[in-house]
Amino acid sequence: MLDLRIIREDPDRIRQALRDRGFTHTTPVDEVIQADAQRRHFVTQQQALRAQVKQTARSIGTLMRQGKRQEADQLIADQARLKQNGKEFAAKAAETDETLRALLLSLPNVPHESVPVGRDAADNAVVHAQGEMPEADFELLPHWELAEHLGLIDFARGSKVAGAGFPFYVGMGARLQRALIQFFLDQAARFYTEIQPPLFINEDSARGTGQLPDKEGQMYHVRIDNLYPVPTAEVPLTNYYRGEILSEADLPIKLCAHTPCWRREAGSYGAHVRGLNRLHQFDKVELVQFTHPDRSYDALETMRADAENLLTLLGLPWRRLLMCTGDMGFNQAKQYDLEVWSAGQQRWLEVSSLSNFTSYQARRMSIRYRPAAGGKPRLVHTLNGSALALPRIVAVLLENNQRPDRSIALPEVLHSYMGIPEIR
RNA sequence: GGAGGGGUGGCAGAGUGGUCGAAUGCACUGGUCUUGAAAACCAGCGUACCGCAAGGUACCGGGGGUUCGAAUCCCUCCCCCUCCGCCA
Repeated sequence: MLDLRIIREDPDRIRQALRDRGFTHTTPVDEVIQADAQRRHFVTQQQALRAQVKQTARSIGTLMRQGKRQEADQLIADQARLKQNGKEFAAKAAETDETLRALLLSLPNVPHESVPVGRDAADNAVVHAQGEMPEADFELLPHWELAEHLGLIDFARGSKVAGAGFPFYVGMGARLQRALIQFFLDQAARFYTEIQPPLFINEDSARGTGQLPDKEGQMYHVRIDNLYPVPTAEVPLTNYYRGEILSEADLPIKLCAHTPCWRREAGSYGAHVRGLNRLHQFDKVELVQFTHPDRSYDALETMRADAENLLTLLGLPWRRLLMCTGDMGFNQAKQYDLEVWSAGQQRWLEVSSLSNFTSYQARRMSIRYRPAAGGKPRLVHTLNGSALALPRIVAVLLENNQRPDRSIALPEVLHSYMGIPEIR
């Protein structure tokens, strides 16, 4: 959610942000301004009437105590009319308030000035690339063939038991999962507080981080208890402080967690979702930060470096994309994506997305801090990023490190976690 | 799942229909006193919204209702505690 005051005072800035993001019209801005004016008008009216009702009620109380029953009855008769008017204004105020809120939720975050203006993925800026793309004088197989050959992942039985996108990891495949989770968490826990969050979240939490209402179809839903299996640890971690006032001295607060992530991925299909490329359930280590508003962009850079360090340690060729205004997430003010080169598929795969939400999520969730110097609570800035999502890392580890005999050399950082230097 | 008891300001804890946004204590902040500190005393001390301001409105777990008037009565949902049942 955006700051109403900014919309009121600098609507052109919001209009420009909408255009940059590829919105065809900027009328929502005007609708917000109109609804806001209406709402304030109704609220003022309602409150004035309410004040009258209260005042009269007090008079009635006094008269009753003095035994002036008749005069009291006279006032009581008057109250009915006031109350009726009050109800009408209250209804109007509530209605415009709802309209306003819905409109506000329809406005995306304002991109940071460093974000390139662009239409779609083609306009994202590759700002850094690192590592060697493997070359081989033998045919490089895609991970699903390697995984099957080595008996690491059983897609078919996963389909039988749960459905497409729910693989079984078997033997060294399962162990590799465990090793990566452990490795990622060990690295993250050096700078972030390790958390084991609930794996189901309620409606309020889903609303807090913005999964509801617009991304509803992406989550699974347990109807009987109205709970959602987490689509990402971002949701429980960011909601950890929902509705709270933190103390400035505690900022930045840095949390990390490993969770499975469940996503319906409705509408996805085709060759690009083969194997591990897109799953309904996958593991991820997530980083979340709550920062002072002046330091969120610095925090984004360090968080980004934290994730990149993992890729470097794993010896994978990776690149960093600065997402353009048109391809960036709705809630984000600035977003980096990290991609790794898949030798078996000859394309880049996204393995991490790191974002600064500025006060956009914090406002909707009401996460604030009390300034050390005193004064009113102010909104924190929230950030999150994956470090990292497992499946595509597994895919690339297999593909990029395959040998002519189809055995897999494991990167050195994983040797102690795996207990072996290679999979064969 | 069944029965019962509870949810009040940072914490503790009064308040069961009428100036209650809410006593009191603790904590915290400022001041007086003091060489300094403690103690004592005095003052302050929630959040949001409306308003140029004065001021007003809302919030006593959430939502709804009764009433001229609700922290207080009713309904409903959530959470916590105790006992029983079940279970890892």
